[in-house]
Amino acid sequence: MKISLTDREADLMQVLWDHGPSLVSEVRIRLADPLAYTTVLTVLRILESKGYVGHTEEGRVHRYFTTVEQQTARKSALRHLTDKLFEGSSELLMTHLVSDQKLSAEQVQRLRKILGAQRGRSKR
Amino acid sequence: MKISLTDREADLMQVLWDHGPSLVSEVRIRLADPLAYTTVLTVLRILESKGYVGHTEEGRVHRYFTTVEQQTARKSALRHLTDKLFEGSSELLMTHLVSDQKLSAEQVQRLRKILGAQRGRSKR
DNA sequence: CACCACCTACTAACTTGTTAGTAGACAGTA
DNA sequence: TACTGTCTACTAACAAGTTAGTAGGTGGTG
Repeated sequence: MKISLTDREADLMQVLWDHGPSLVSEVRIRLADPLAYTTVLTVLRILESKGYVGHTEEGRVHRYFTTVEQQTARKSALRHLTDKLFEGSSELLMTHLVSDQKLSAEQVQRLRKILGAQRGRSKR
Repeated sequence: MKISLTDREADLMQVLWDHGPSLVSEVRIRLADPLAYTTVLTVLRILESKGYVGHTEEGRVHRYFTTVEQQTARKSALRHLTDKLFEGSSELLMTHLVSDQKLSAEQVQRLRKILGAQRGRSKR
């Protein structure tokens, strides 16, 4: 499944992933940027039209919830970035990240553990 | 330095990074998607206005070249993705990638080597 | 009951991204 | 010299993204 979120959409999705089904007002107060109530509502409706969220009606309010997994969105975004800027190579991307002084010794440790467990399956 | 490229802009930048300073027509034929000559020119001019490319005049033609490193663009895009969808954590992103059956055994091998060399410096 | 607060629906305005057409300059060729 | 092809500059048109205002409904409170 291919998911593509704009920056703002990603902000809202994050809130929904983090806090579960929420009312517009709840999403709104969780956002880092101060947006008008109607702005939040508009973006939620766009997300719904794209099929990334749904909503239930509770009396007169709507409770929005995600219909796609965060995992899926991450995979999709990663795939897109890999294709656009890393010649489609996940390895290249990882190499870039690893050799970019972005990781602490502890993180490197943990990653080596993960790599140890991960023997590799497909060749993507 | 923060660089943000749209999808199409990334396509053109890729051509310039791969083939060096090029004429509009040269960029055009290198693109996977068939675009009108003027379309390519327009995007190049946008890239120039954003400061990502420059051009020299050779007689009546313009030769475009990148003014930012591919490395820089990659880092910037990675940072952005990390912030938007991976809680700002490079490690989380890497973990996702590693445990996602996207890498072959040989790739895992190579990455372990890189991790071996990389002892970790900052804690980003 | 009247008012206030809050909710959704609809509309709108502006920006950016994407694509391409038209116009006009110019160089080479028949 | 007239034509053809190629080049840049300018303009345009539409889609998508972003933000928010207005209208109209409803539930609770004084």
